[in-house]
Amino acid sequence: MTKIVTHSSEYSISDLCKEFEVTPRTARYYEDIGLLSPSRRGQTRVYSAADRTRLRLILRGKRLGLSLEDSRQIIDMYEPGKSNTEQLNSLIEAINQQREKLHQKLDDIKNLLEDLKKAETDCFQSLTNISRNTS
Amino acid sequence: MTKIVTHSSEYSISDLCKEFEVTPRTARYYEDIGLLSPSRRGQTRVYSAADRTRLRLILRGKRLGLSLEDSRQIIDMYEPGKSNTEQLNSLIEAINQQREKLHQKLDDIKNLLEDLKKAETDCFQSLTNISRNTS
DNA sequence: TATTACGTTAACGTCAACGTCAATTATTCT
DNA sequence: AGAATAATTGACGTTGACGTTAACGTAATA
Repeated sequence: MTKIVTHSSEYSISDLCKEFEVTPRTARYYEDIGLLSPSRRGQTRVYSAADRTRLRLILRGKRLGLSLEDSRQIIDMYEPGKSNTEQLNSLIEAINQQREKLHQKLDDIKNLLEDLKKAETDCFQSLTNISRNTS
Repeated sequence: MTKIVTHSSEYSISDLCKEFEVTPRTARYYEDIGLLSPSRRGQTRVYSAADRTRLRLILRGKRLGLSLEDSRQIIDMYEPGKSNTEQLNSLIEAINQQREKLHQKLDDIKNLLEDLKKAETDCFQSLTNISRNTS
């Protein structure tokens, strides 16, 4: 583990990867496509708290079935950066689109949870039937 | 559109695909991997209401970022089929695993919605600032 | 009857998101 | 200093989920 002159909150690649259970390959890949941009101490990558946050957001996105491009879009929402009126408006539109997608997902999840409940009930039903027959 | 002697609720591949906005390739692929099994009239596939339901479930799964394998597992929950005690118990376990995943997703979505709300607020803030400066 | 329109199988192609070497270069530990 | 550990950059491989093209059969229609 490349020792880092830990100015409070800097992470080596292996630190970060262990924490989030991803491989270095993944972290480097995210850097390749511009989702992370750690600084360097010589050749070696040094991840900041901000990088850590971004990775957290990316992984949350993955759990939700978002593509990395979706996550990129969402992450960009956190840093309005140099934004003129036009950019801000399209950003707001993007936000609302994402919001709509999420509400669809919420519906889907609710329905699926209902289905699972029913399936479980049926299982228990079958189990008690079996125990009745074999007793 | 291959005419089907529509015994009430049978669908041609193009009917089904139009309804769900997928390509025939997709339907055939799902059949290849055993997610659908339409009957045949000669060579031609004939989809039943059950097939239609299964496809709906698959697509809902996709929206939630489930893999086709996850969806297969979930769909199997609807047909306990020839089930002994052991099978039923492992089914119940699978149900609970999926349930846990879904609750994780619910949390993720809630957080993301919160984030979006904040981002939107910031956008509006920036916009009113701009209009103040240019007035 | 000939032209569409729709259906089929088979096989290769593609794209995202990494996995898996290999060869090389720091860093850390003893 | 020397061994062990960790990091780096290529570059090719893999997997899931289809897209695409070819080559062909069948069925409705003008």
